[in-house]
Amino acid sequence: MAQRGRPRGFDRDHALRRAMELFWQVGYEGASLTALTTAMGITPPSLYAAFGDKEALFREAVGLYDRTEGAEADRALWTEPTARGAVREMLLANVAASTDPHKPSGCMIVLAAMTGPARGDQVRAFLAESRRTSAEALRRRLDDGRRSGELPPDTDIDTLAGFYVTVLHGLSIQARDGAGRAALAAVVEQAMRAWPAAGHPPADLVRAGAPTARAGRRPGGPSGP
Amino acid sequence: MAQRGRPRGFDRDHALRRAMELFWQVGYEGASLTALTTAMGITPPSLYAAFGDKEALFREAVGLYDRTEGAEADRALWTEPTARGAVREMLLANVAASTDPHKPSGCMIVLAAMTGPARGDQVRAFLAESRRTSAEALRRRLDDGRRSGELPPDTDIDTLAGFYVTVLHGLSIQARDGAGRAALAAVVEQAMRAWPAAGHPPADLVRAGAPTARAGRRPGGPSGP
DNA sequence: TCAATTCTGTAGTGATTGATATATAAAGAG
DNA sequence: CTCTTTATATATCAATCACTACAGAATTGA
Repeated sequence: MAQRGRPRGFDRDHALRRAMELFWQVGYEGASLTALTTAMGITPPSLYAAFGDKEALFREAVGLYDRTEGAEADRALWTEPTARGAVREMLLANVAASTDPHKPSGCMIVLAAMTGPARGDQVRAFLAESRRTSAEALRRRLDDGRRSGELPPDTDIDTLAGFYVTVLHGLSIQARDGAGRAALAAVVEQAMRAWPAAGHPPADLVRAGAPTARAGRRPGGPSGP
Repeated sequence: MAQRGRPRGFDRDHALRRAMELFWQVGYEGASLTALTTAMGITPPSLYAAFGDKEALFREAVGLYDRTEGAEADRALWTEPTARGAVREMLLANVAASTDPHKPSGCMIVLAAMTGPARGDQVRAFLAESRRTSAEALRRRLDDGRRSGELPPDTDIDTLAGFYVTVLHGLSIQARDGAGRAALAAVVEQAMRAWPAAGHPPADLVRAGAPTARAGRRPGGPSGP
């Protein structure tokens, strides 16, 4: 049967990518329907038929952002052999994604909707939840490091995770304020100097390819900022 | 002569404070004239007669924020005897101002206008300039510490300043996401563990009340986030 | 070909935006 | 008192907001 009526006259994925770039640049409230339809090269009825409404389009754009710009940071968190290396590479991947000269600077999840009128509550909560999820992923990676012996058993995992999430989010502000890739990479290296003094890392685990047995089982989850 | 015509029927300072709190909570674009006039307890013509327009009101609100919420952080930067103590107290003062249960969370300078439509360019540039100024103040304080011998002569001041400004800005995101005062204070202590290994601090200078001879001459400057 | 279905462009919807015209009220100056 | 000056409240302005009614166009199934 295939599709019945008149076929869509535009590339949905391409249009979604344009919408993502606009939301990334000017935020959710800052992207008007006029600006969106112009950027996407379609008319309002086409947008609503294909995506629902502005909020649904935004959520799809965030999903695309996660799968593209945020993928590398998420991957680094669970492929690096050590927790320290995972955090470092995650932060550096975020810097790389936040300082591409051909794309908006900073992380969309952090910048697109921090404040706004009461009617945008759900959108802000959606992004906040995405940030919370990636913060929890970071915390779990650190906890793996603690249990593997890389971090001392008495390490305050919540505080350490909170610190690196704070740096992660701060990097987006710095990037939007014009900081370059080299400068922010140096900031990441500086942040790694706050890493706790070595615990008793079992050399076999630290040098193993996977941080713990659980690593391979959690490939997904919103990558976040 | 005094004032000629009908006297103003409201307290201008009080109204400005209400406007500041609303801008702080929902941002520049998020605060509609209706919401502003309701919060300030005045009508639109009174607002425009007293403050000019929305953008001028916002700039005055930012000035009030600097003089009140940001004052303690700015003061700490130039009264603490050591650069390390100055940075630490500045960050802790920011945490305190960002986690008052009776006020909006996070720093207004960071949160009120990170993204938005093209027409808000000047407002965002105004806040970005405020952030740049406070970042430069932090850099100068670190440079003082380097020249006093507290920090090693080869310390990368720009990177160290960039790191602590990144933490400073990240704290506002964390606070707006619901992080509490104790958690963020612990994050600050964690950030201080990235402080460079001691240089050759001349004990007389480190214990002196002022960081350097220049300290007393720069009391002001926008306090920033 | 004809009917059914889906998409597209034009042109608009009511609601809300920041900002004001107008008339009146309240003060000092003379 | 009158005149001038400034502030206030009502009622609105044009522009923009997210969104959609409508009719025509383009496809499939019969």
